[in-house]
Amino acid sequence: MPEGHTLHRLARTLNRTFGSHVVESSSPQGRFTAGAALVDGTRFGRAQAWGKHLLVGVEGSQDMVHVHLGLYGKFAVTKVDDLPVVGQVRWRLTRPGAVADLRGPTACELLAPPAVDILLDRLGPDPLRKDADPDRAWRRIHASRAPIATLLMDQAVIAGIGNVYRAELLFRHGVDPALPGRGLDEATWAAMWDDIVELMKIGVSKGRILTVRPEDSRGPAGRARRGRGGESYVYRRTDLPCLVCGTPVAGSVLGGRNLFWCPTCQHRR
DNA sequence: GCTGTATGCAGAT
DNA sequence: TCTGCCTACAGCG
Repeated sequence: MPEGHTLHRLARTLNRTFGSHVVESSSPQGRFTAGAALVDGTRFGRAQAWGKHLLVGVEGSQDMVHVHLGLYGKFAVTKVDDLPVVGQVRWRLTRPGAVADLRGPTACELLAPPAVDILLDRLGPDPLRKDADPDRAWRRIHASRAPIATLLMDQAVIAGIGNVYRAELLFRHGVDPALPGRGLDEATWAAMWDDIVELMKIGVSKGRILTVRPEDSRGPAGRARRGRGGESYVYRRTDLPCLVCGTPVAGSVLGGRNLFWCPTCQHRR
């Protein structure tokens, strides 16, 4: 699930797996040949996540490898000595005992320092980073007429939230997705920020998006959606009863992305 | 086996 | 607002 928690978990896994090791690096698919060659035979640099972006340092170079998984990219780390190449592997990292295969990313490229700065400058605060400043996000939200649902998905406002966390966060705080940013109360925002920090930390540790409070997951109104992605109040539960009030969950498309909410529970400002 | 769909985003229109 | 990227899986027959 490539929302922010996936990238932070991935950075952790890569650092634990390859940290301090000299790695072999290649691009079996052939679309990252030069970048992979630069990394090949070097000691693995530290991997760091910023929102949905992953940056990996390269020993002996100022450049960094930038990876963005997009909608269906996957970076699979397997504890084996050898693994046949299956499908289109953009980037493969190996050391004795471990293989990491990157497939289907939106971006896998070398970035020079100025390009890294440009990338990071256009990201809002990331709830999973200790240095994140929620006031930066608040100032953008408070000044905007755009719907809060749109703002939460804007990586320049907050970095790392995706469609699942957006839907679930709005539900957990009873906020109408259509509410303009400027209509949101500061106290509500403060509570939402604290909540998303905790929810995404759970996402990192469990490797899944879990947002349903235990007391709601087996309520009389229905069952939380359970899937590969986790468990949800409203995400992908269109027409199923709201876990809290029983009203059928609503679904629509906003800015080309699916949106889910409970018309009864979500009226807060 | 085929079809539809997806947690994202850039670039064209 | 629409299209393309490029992968995996659920659901269907």
